[in-house]
Amino acid sequence: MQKPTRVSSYIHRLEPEGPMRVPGFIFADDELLADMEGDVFRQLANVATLPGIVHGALAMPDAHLGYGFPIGGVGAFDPHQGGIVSAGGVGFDIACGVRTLVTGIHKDRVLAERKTLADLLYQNVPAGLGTKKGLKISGRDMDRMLAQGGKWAVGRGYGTSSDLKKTEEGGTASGADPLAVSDKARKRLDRELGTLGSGNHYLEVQAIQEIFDDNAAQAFGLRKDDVVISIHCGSRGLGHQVATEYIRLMVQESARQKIRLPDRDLACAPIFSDTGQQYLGAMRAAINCALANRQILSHLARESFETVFPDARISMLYDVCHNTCREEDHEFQGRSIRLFVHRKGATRAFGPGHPDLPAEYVQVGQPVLIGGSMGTSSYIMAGTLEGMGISFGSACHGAGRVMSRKQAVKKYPGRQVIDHLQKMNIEVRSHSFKGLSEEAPEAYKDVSRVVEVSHNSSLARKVAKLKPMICIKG
DNA sequence: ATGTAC
Repeated sequence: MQKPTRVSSYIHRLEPEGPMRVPGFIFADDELLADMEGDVFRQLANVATLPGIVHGALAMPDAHLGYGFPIGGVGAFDPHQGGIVSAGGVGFDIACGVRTLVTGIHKDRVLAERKTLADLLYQNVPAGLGTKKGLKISGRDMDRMLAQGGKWAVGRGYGTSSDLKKTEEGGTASGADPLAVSDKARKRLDRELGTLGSGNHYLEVQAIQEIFDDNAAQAFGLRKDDVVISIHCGSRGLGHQVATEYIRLMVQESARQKIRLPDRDLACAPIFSDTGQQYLGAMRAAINCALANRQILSHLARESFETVFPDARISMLYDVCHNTCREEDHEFQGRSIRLFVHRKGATRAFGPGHPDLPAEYVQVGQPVLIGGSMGTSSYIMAGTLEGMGISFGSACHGAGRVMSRKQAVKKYPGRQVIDHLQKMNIEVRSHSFKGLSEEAPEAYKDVSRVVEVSHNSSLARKVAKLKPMICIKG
């Protein structure tokens, strides 16, 4: 296995060898790099062989083993150079992501009411594996939801149109093709829309513990000791089913197109192919499903919060997706080209001046929401101009696992995790002891180190640190 | 991550 060479303290390079078309670039310090040895190096080298890849296969500081592409992997493809789209390169939970809402309420007031608030959120926000407490949706209404995403949810009374302005693409992924989403995928969403799910998904009430960048914090509406709400969830069973079905189709398409795959899990289709176009249409519909889901959950969280604090004015900071392939213009070798950027377990992080940013954020860059593991800090960062050049405007998405779910269940009993969190003054409500075990903080990398490396390598810059107060888990 | 399966 090839070892990367050091470009700088935080950037390492895998030379293109054999079938690799481009280098691999790894954003990490020595300790995070050591975590990636083997699995991530190999997967990155594999991604670098795919047709039409531009510049390099990238690993963010939180990268770890994934299906085909590493989680924390970024790859951009030029459709005019035979570029491909890969369902495994987007991931199973399509458009899983984080949204943060600002409440304007001081942490001491929440501290005094935290048990009441935790109970209310737990009661009002459906969560857990296979929950059937979400919306009934089918037929043409389903089509509209898949076509319009967050906009559909706001039209149904969940939240306000000002929420949409603070969501990527205004809350609606364009180019969605609801017809490319199978009946089976639709059925899996039955009574699941407006539910949190399980695994690493959560709803947290967090206090702003530290501000690193006053200017950006002001633009983002963040004040030290104020409370925010963060929601981490995705497209539920629908996105999972879309991924499953298109991976199968892409295995066949790759063979038809005679694309040499170093790993079957990298199955893909040329962007300019029927399979590629159908997947993109279905994936965008699944993005809309995730955006609608987070919009509904925001509304439920808002209602609960305002029941306890009627004077709260809860507004959107931003909503970022973690698992997507997006069509974007990027400067490359002195000209602007249209690329299809896969971000799998990676966050879009557009720098200052980008035309897609809401007016309030244009000067400071896109809010980049970094979810910590349970009980640990989360961070708010901002996109940078440098990041546009080195990572197609992408950054890390969270801590990243270091231990498998199975190992974690063995090592950390759920009861022990609850006790641990309570000692840290975190009010936790969960539907599953096993889920708590799987998500034990010790099973994850140190999010602060991941954020530090992201900052030092200019992928994004630190704006604020968040400390959890209440955690609702599936 | 996910109706722990074709």
